[in-house]
Amino acid sequence: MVAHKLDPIDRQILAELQADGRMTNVELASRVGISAPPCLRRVRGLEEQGYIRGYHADINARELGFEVQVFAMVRLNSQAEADLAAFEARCRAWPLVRECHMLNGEIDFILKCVSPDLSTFQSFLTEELLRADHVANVKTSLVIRCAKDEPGLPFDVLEARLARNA
Amino acid sequence: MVAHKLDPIDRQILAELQADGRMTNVELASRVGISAPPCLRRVRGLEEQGYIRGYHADINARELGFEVQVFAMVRLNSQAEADLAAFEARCRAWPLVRECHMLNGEIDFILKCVSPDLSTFQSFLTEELLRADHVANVKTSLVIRCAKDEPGLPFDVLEARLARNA
DNA sequence: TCGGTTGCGCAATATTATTTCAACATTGCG
DNA sequence: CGCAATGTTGAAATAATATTGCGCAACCGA
Repeated sequence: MVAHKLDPIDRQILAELQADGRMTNVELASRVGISAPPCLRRVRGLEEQGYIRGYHADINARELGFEVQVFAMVRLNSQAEADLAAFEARCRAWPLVRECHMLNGEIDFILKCVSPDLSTFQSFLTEELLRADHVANVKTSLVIRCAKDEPGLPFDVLEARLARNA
Repeated sequence: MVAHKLDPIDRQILAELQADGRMTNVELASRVGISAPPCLRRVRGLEEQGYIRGYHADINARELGFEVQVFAMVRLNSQAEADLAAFEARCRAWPLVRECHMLNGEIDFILKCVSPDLSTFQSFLTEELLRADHVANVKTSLVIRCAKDEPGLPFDVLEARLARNA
């Protein structure tokens, strides 16, 4: 467990900004029970220390025209670090790939991809992904529907754990 | 393709707020080339029409004490809609499960989970997930490292596509 | 051409962010 | 204990921003 330099107010700030990243500092301060100036200083500190990576609008992909989401399970025929890193670099350059995680077990990587339509994804799959160096095998699964997609972390779990360790 | 009611300025607003959700309206207006009041009206409109679902701080899970991320591939022994829906409801209630997507193919669901440590996840796996109704099979993969995790959508792909269809 | 509609920007006002500063904790140590 | 050193707080003042109201121009369909 990470040595926490965060007090309960900091954690509450993180939880509130995770739930509503555009909340005004005044509103935030009143919710966490301190005045605006120290609240703003804490937020700046959390940003600088890297607890807060950034703030993003959560945009409705389907409404915007990204009708297809796909998970791609990728196996490489080499697990040499240079080859793994090269594949990751390719993923970072592909706009349709939004996430790329290296996994343990049979599968080397899982990619979350978006696409305006199926044919665009098929082109990407056959012309880019399957042709990338050391790609041995790709299994793709279309997302039929999304039951849950909660950005962020369960702060209640964190608090429960900290209480237990106290 | 969705019939777009969005003009280029709207799309640029979405792209900017996706990149920085805490940008001031004044800054946003100057970037998209209109004055502040109409810019704010557009943002409100995009929120009300559901293009913007919300704004969230992106928080560093590892720093905060969530050291474990896991993808769980779940198969059920029934694909009746009632059973699928019941499983989705369970997922929504589990705080460690942050995402739950129904897939086509062999796997019925993929879950993205976070946990403070491995033992917490193991408990969740054996006592909750594996015991849930109609769960036939669960394959889990630990995330070793994350090469890319870009919240949101590739607006450049969207613009290219709109240009092609114009 | 003519209403009706839409979206713009200006200007005024209400809120909010940010800085400054003095007072109040908290910590470490003699 | 008690006293520096350090860090954190909140009130007040100021700068910046959000929000509203309104008049104007462009566009559109009869």
